[in-house]
Amino acid sequence: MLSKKTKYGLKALTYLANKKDREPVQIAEIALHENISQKFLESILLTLRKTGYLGSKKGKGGGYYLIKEPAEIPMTTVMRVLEGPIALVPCVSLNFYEKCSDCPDEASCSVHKLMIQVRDSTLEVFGNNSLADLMD
Amino acid sequence: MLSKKTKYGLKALTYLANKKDREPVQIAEIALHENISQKFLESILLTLRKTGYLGSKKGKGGGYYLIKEPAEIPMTTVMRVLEGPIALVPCVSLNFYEKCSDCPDEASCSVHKLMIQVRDSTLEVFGNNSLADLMD
DNA sequence: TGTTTACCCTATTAAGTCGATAGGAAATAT
DNA sequence: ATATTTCCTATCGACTTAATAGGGTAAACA
Repeated sequence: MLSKKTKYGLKALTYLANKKDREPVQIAEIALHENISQKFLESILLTLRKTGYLGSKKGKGGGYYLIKEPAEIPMTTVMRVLEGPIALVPCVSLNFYEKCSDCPDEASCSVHKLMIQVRDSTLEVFGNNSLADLMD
Repeated sequence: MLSKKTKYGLKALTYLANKKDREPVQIAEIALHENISQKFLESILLTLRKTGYLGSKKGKGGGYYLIKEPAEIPMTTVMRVLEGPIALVPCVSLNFYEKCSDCPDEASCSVHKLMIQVRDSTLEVFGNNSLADLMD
């Protein structure tokens, strides 16, 4: 299940991308327009900023704005930042690999093979979509 | 992230499928062989039995056994029974549809379109795999 | 018939996560 | 200076998950 954090983050990014100019947009405006708790959105935008997708400006007339072009923001990286691993099981994660505690041997694990297929098909979808594809 | 319940359930099903005959296998044997908490596995096998994949036999020499052929047990339905909805968002779920509380209009939701793609690609993987594909 | 074996069922718990909230600190514009 | 808006930390309640406990019930076998 997709977390609210990710969903809200995607909506906020899309909202910013749909703005014609790159003037700062206040958190309150985004929260109101997208039905998001303002404080919660605050923390989400903060992590997106730290990752380098968003710029921010404090004080009056401040807010958040896109730094990169929407087409240059692939869903793969956005999803990893907001949601974490794309793989359903840590032992098939490319960026967040961990050994499964209950598996003595990955190669002989029946679930392993299936989860690799799911991971790859999901990665293909995210790889084929950028923020530009979420715009109007 | 795949729940332990689902992972254990898949492993147990695979274990039973790999048995040459269809003699009952005790919970304790499966739990030991697959590194699963016995009591936890007990409840998982119970739900799989209620769904119609497994038969059980009580008393001495009892246990669980496959009812259907592995090739006739598609991952799609197994995953839905164990894990629940395949879609990442309820508003794109085919079998567990629910309206998203924060979305006034699905058609104009930017996340909606993306999640449909993910759902379809995942469904294709599960549709192409049956329990037989998880066997040795 | 009695006893063992193993499934069946309910309740509980410890730990973790998630979404949200609160309160203030720091920076910027007027 | 003062109002405005982002920035940061801390906390909370509700929910879920994985696991455990304890006993009940049915079937097989001697």
